Amino acid sequence: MKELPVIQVLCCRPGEATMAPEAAAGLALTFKALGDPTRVAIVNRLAAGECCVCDLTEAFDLSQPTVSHHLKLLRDAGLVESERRGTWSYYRLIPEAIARLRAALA
Amino acid sequence: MKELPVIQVLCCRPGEATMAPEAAAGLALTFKALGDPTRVAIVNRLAAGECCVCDLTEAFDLSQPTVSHHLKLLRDAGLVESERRGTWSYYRLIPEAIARLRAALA
DNA sequence: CCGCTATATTGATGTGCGTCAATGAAGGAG
DNA sequence: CTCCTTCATTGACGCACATCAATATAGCGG
Repeated sequence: MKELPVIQVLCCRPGEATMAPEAAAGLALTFKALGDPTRVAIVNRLAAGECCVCDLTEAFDLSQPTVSHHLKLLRDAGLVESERRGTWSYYRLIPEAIARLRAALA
Repeated sequence: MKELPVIQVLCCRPGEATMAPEAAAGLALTFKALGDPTRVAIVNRLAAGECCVCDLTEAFDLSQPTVSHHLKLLRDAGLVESERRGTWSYYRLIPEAIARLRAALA
């Protein structure tokens, strides 16, 4: 690493268009929220329309606290939002968040 | 959940266009690989062109084994590929993998 | 007010992950 | 062959996470 032939130095482009560390950290947080099969399935389910917690609990064969936990993570990541209607809490996808992710992969 | 008014049942679309569990698991693996700030930064760096490990080690202020570990995870996730040229190992992005991810977010 | 249901939170537990130091494997220079 | 450099692997450590049981909170119906 100390002394490299010129051709090696050139191929590595040390200071070219690097993303800001905070941007990388923020992106990583969103990706991490999607880094679990259950949460991917939840997002996929919500992509078909809003849904209440009880149906997700029934659909994924997980305990209700576990589903609530995943939904909280997705909400903290800004991927979903929730609204209380009577006894039920309805969760729905935030399309802009998905669009932002897709844009980051361009 | 046992007895719901009809309007609540309808809004939840229980069996509509759900993704296969294996597909969700596979997607989650890829997202998980991107769920770390260092790996996002590495991918961003590789997006500017292939790079050898020593430059990444220098760029991210991490130990060489740690960088190698992250690169292995990215390779296992199918996001990058490596090629040995002499003493150096060069890593580069697999554009199709990124495209696949972006397609999953459509 | 009193139950009943849906959801959220807490605590506990086992597993996985990010990191580094130490070591190993592979290739170039002499 | 011998040293040096690059990279990969192993082992260990601390922390984070996925999960559940138990409990708390909130809203509805009587």
